[in-house]
Amino acid sequence: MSTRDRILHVTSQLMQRQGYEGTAIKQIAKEAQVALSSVYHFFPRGKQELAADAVRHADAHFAGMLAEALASEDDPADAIVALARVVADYLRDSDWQDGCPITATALETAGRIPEIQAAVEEAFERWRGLVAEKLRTTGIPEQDVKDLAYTVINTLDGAELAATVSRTTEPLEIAGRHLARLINSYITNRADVP
Amino acid sequence: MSTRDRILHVTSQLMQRQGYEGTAIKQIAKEAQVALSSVYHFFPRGKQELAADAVRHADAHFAGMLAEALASEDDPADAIVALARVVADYLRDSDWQDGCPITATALETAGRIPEIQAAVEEAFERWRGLVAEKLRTTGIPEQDVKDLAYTVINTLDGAELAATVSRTTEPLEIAGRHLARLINSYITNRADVP
DNA sequence: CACGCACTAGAACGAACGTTCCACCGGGTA
DNA sequence: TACCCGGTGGAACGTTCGTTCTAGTGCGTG
Repeated sequence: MSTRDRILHVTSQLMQRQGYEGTAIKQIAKEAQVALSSVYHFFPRGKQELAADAVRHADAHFAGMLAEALASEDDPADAIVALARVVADYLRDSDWQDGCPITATALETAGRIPEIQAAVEEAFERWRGLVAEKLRTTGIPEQDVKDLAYTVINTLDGAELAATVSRTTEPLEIAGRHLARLINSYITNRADVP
Repeated sequence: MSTRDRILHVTSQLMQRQGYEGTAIKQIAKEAQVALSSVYHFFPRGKQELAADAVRHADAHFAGMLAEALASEDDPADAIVALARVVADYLRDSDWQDGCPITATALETAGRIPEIQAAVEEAFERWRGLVAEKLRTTGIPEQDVKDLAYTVINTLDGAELAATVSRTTEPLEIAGRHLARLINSYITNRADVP
């Protein structure tokens, strides 16, 4: 793992746990076992550039995990349940620290640091795209697919927050079940709900 | 409005926009038009005490808004849609700044500042209770009601984050529709999904 | 050998952080 | 008049923040 990657990895990890303002560059350097000057060597524009790149780094990593979970089941509804379970396991195994890697940063910087906000927006869009791709294998109309992808990602995100705060995987398990039910309602009962 | 209430109000407002670490006590004092010493006069244990009280303050305020929105419609599914719309309007009218008042703080302090985490947990529990109370007017079994309340709050929370980042009310509108559909599926189609 | 490049060591900067301290003010009550 | 108390003013504390700077290392390649 290159020095640059180590910095990005530690940054995204710390920012996901402590947020943007709560994470100091000196702490990043220390935990990545890297000289402070090295951080500025790779990210000369400072903290904002580093944070934006860390969001993109986390985006790629999380998208991989998401794609793998979705591919583990043929049926889209089952795939979403699997996704919720994977995310829940990951969260529990990290002692309730590693949930969605960008939520905290996203909230803190929204409307204040455009560079980071843009990176966050791209990440969410990519994740929704992966979910939509899976849902498209059903016969669900394209507009409904797009809407469902929104709710799948947003619900998992919200459930992950609740799970982190209450230190239980329950919110995520419930969310998985509900999302599967919602998706199935678009497949099996398309006629009876407007 | 008493001096103490003004401090709490400004604190919860700033923390919701900038998070816990991103909000300085001196900024709170300035925006509340209060002497810095007054902040420590009312909250002698410092920033953590102030933050925890601000979370409780925001909790009460938000619960009121939530209850009012839920009461505006008789049908529980319609009430959730109304809730999503109220929250969306509030967010847009504040120039995409005022969403869920405690999410940012919750994420930043989870697992690190127990006093604040406890206040956050209580808030979420109260909000779920209000939703559950509304859902109970249908014939939905108690366990399903509890689970639905979880997903309603978590989905709205996640949708609010997406709305804040993308500066659109769309995620919230979609969430409202999907949640209504999910709830109705427990009323009208109770038999056909396990 | 010598050049360049990834990377480091360490000091220093002004600014901002949370917190403490203490003397003080002004209006209602006794 | 004297007192109490919510609230103030301002300075000061040590610490940490993001950032800058200069001088340098060690290593692979030409």
